[in-house]
Amino acid sequence: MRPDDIEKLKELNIFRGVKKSTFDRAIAPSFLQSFPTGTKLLEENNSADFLYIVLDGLIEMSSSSNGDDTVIEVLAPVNLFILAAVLNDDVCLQSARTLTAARILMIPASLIRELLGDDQGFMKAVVFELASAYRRTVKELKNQKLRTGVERLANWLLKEERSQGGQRQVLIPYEKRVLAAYLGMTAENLSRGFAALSGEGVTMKGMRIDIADVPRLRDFAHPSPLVDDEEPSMRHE
Amino acid sequence: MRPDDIEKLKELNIFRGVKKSTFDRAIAPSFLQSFPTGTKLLEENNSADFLYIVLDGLIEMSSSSNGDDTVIEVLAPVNLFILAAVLNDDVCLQSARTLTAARILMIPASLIRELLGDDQGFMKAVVFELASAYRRTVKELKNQKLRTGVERLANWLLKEERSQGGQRQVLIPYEKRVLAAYLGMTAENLSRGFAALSGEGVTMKGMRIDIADVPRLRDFAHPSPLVDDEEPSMRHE
DNA sequence: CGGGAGCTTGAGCTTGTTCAACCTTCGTGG
DNA sequence: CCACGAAGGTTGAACAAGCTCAAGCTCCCG
Repeated sequence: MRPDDIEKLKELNIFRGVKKSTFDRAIAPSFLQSFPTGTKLLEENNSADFLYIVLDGLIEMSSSSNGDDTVIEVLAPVNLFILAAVLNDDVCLQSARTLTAARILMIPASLIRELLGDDQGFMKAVVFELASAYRRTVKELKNQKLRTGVERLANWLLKEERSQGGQRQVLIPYEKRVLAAYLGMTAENLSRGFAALSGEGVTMKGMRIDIADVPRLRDFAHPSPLVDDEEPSMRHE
Repeated sequence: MRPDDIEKLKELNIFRGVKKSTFDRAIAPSFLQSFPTGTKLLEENNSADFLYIVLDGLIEMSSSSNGDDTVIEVLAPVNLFILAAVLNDDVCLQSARTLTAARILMIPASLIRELLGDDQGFMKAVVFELASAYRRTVKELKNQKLRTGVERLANWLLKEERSQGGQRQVLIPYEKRVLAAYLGMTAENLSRGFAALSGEGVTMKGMRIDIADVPRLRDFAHPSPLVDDEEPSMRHE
């Protein structure tokens, strides 16, 4: 493990305020693995044997039910996944797949549960991680139930524009079909969504989106801190 | 507070395995209040000053965004709400309103945060409560993204039939418009949904639904443990 | 240069919403 | 005790949003 990996890990909520010994115990027996694009890391309904931490690359969390499938979330570094399943010692509700080449730290689930009892600081960090994951998901549920497809797209663009540096442009970091599934629409409908937003000063060339007038798009999208995630998914790039 | 209230409280995940002193400290300074039907308990975007525990009655958790609004969840006894906001010392993401007369225990938020540090058993109980709340919400998100309105209705009927005793009938416990908003559809569309399910042996008279053939409805609905909540919302009636 | 994957476009259809009218139920006041 | 009004629920018709299928386009990569 590289020294800057250690630094990255320490940025995680889950390791904030934990004892050094806990941190060392957590990473000692863990696997740091590199995966190529498109690797299936987890299948929903399987048991959660590891806690996964994304150090590099993008991970798609998805789900399917009788034929249809959808993307629940796309994770950028540094983030973790299937913490709740690990704690409950239960099956995963989501599948995971790499969208780019990725480096991932895998910590044995039993170790996580063990450390929980040994370090109160760690447990407290887990409480806050879970509480914010819960709130993030409630917001996503509101996003889906209260907005149309085009509105979700507009708000996604605003969030990405901000997290990509506020240069009035967005580079879509993965396939548009993945974005479509995340936004709860078909790939076709996403295309039409972009076309519809051209009326609000949004232009697209390939994977690059330009937003001529951010306040105008904001006026269309009605973003709200009670629906949109505060922190962008790409915190550390 | 009545003795059977104490018993009810001890059924809560959040008080499982906590020290007796923690339990006593939690309920000593707390308010047990009765509210009539339709009382607004919380407004979204306000700070979370108390943890709420439902001892009797039904509570609607809802949310609105530019004009439109929706129901996120309906809580039956014994359940708690806005735990995540209390822990993060953040604003509520949801409004709360009584759907029936209700008795509610209100524990000061600062006390909850204090007890978290004092009793490791309590913190562990909070971890599991948050983990299952998170998983419940992910399932609800999948329910919304992967199913049509009629499918959500059919699966809701199956879940209620089971939790109401498996007598092949369901009594809708609140206004149909509330159910419609919870299921993510309009009241009109819910009516049409019931009409559509008459083809699957579902008949409605007022608030009472009869399900002639449960396996047949199940065959239509395709329920799944990865989407539908394991434990029914009305655990203790 | 050719092939393939991803993306876009169009047409037709399904699903869901809106708006308005009507129906039922229930509580209230004359 | 009946009449009335209000609120919840249902129904119908028109409309909007979203999906499917099929064809065509673009771009990348061999």
